[in-house]
Amino acid sequence: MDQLDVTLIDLFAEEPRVGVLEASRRLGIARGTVQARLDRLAAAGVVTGWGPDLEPAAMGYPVTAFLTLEIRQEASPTSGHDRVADHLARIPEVIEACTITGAGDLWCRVVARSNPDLQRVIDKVLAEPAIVRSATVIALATQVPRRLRPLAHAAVTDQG
Amino acid sequence: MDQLDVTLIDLFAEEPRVGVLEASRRLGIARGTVQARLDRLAAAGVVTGWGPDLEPAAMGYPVTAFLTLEIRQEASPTSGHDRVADHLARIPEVIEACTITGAGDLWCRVVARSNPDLQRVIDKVLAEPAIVRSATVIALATQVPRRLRPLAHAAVTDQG
DNA sequence: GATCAAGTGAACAATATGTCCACCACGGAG
DNA sequence: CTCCGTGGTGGACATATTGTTCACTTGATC
Repeated sequence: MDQLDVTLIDLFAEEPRVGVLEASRRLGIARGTVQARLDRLAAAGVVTGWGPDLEPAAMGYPVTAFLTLEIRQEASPTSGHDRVADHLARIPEVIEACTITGAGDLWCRVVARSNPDLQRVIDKVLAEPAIVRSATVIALATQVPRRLRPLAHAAVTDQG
Repeated sequence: MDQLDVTLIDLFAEEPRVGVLEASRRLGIARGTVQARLDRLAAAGVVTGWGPDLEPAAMGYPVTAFLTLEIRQEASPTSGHDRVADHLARIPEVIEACTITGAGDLWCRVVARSNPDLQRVIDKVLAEPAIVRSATVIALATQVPRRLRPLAHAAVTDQG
């Protein structure tokens, strides 16, 4: 992961249509180098995919909310966390979920078609009896859109 | 946005190397149709890009945390939110940020090289004087990895 | 019945890909 | 000091893909 890798990532992020050959021309390096770098980034797990980036709002889900769930900790046939994770994974409106420190046990991001529709989504989430409490926060305006490239720059600038 | 669009998105998400031609063969449709669909999805804003997906952990930032910030609401030269958003945008470790309902004013996701390093990142965030209070929650284990394709399926199945 | 958006199948030149190769430069290990 | 191994270069080749345009067929809408 060096400066060239980051430049490469930037180039492909900004102009996905450029091929390997065009990229090599733009950066003034050999085509084989570009291919090798991309392979290496993928092998290192830095680049995990090249899939299309989807926008929930454009798909009809403009409302985003964050749920903090509290899970029943008692002994149960299966672990409470596993059960809940399984449950959440079956709900398409749940975009991501993870366990967290602090008051809540589980954090998850959900989307909905509208504010009323958010109630439907929350109800789906709360259908799992292992969830004993939940708190909802609605996302209003995006201040910093999801972005990882600045981090890539920092990763090579600060250290390597 | 219909079933074919979703199938197309799935195909490209799973095998990014397949070209337009190969995709048309796999799905048994004309090449022109694939191209037109992809153009349409991009024009509709459903597909916002084809950039490489980056993994912060693989770049040396395995720690993820969520910060809830409270912003000073008093009158100021520029709006408090704008100032803070600007400040956050300059910090590469800030992956995303948005305003929220509820107790806090601003929510943001940050990453760090380690737990001690998280302190450094938080200090950077809190350097902005318009932030009057903050709460930190550390993400432990990912239960549902970020995913939008199930949502795409739901979008066409439930309605259209 | 007319019209429009969308899909098909085909064609073309231009370009990119996958995959070899030999060769050079550098840094670390011995 | 010399011997690799890794990474980069530049070139070659056949094959496959792209961008683009065309004429024709649908199916739904008005």
